[in-house]
Amino acid sequence: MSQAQISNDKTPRTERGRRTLRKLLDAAATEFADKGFHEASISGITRRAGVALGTFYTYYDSKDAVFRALVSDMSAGVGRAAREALDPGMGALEVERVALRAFLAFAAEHKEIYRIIDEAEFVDPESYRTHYETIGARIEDRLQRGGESGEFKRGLGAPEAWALMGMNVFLGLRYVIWAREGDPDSDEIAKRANALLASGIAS
Amino acid sequence: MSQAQISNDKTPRTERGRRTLRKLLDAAATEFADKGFHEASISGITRRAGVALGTFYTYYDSKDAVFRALVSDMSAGVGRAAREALDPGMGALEVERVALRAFLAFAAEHKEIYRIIDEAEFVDPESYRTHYETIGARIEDRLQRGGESGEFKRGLGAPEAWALMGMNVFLGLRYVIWAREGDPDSDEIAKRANALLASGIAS
DNA sequence: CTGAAACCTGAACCACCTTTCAAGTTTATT
DNA sequence: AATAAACTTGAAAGGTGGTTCAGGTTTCAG
Repeated sequence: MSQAQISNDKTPRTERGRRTLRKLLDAAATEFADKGFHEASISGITRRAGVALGTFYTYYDSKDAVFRALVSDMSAGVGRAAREALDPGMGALEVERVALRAFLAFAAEHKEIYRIIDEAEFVDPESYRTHYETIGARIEDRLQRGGESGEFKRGLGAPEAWALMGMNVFLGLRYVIWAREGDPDSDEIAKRANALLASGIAS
Repeated sequence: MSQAQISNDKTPRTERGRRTLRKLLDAAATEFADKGFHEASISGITRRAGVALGTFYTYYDSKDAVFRALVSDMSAGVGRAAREALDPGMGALEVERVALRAFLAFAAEHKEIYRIIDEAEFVDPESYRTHYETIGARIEDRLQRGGESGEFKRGLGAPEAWALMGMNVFLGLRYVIWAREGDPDSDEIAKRANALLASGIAS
């Protein structure tokens, strides 16, 4: 019996249950993306999912709980997207360019992430912080290894990693979420960011 | 008579009124910073301000309205802080270092800004966007001028400005809002960000 | 086939909070 | 001093939406 479950077990046991759970999570993603956490309603989620209001509570304990599940889902998605685009053969600088391009592509595909991750700052600060600290640590590792291989300067660390992460996030905000007619495409953005990263802006 | 007032005029006319308005705005800042927009309550604001519930509506039309007033107040504050730290005699790179240092100092002084500006993304998206676009445009101008003076590369534009802004925002988040024991201080952070900006990370 | 467990249903409960308002108090003006 | 305008008060109206629950339906192991 004693599985590694956290107390209240709401995991579905039948095929039907798993389908309903998935429908609810997908519905929650679009409902939260559409309306934001507070404007979103459980009845909105269940309506989108095509199930009755009460069914929601078969799978989640609360509105907060489903939101938390969603954040951890998307956070994992961002990480996966970047990782899958990378290739061991790439140079350290190239890795950064490709990672940014993959992130931008992922954001374009899932515009909800910004709204949902950002709103986690208020609804579930713990996950919000964990999300960025995890990504930051991953970038820091790459900078470290780039330094050891001689491609990057020595002594790069967390500050540079956070700077780089901020760059990437804001480029996604401006050129994906707030994209305008005539903007450079993701590939071009990734190239320019990479050039800045490579040699800075001083002449 | 026809002042540039937007219809419903709630501007106080007496000294007492101005004092109460200020108490309310200050109280709103701490209440929103403490609890976030939705958890915050008007009664919480008036309690902090030491006035009756109904008094709030003498000065603001709604909870949204006071929040909007607050965002535009803080947004202006960020801009002012950066501008005041600058000096016409500085070199273009130095300007960026000093602007970042001033921003970090301002954030340390007003830790509420992150929470409040970030929450504007959901409560008042218009102001949120305007806030970053205004700052972005200002940075872009500086890069432009740096290019003309020969201190920066030519052809820098909005993408570089947004990258730089993202860097700054995330460094503030990590090293001011989430500061930890043993972290480098603001001056050191500004220096390292400036080094990255100047010559990149490639060796 | 059958009974128990899993799952689904939606009306109703309930707590919370924004906003209104009529009546009272203070301040400015003549 | 008198009067109008500005300001303050706090009880209560009114709306909202998360959560519960008792009863019905579906699934599945034996």
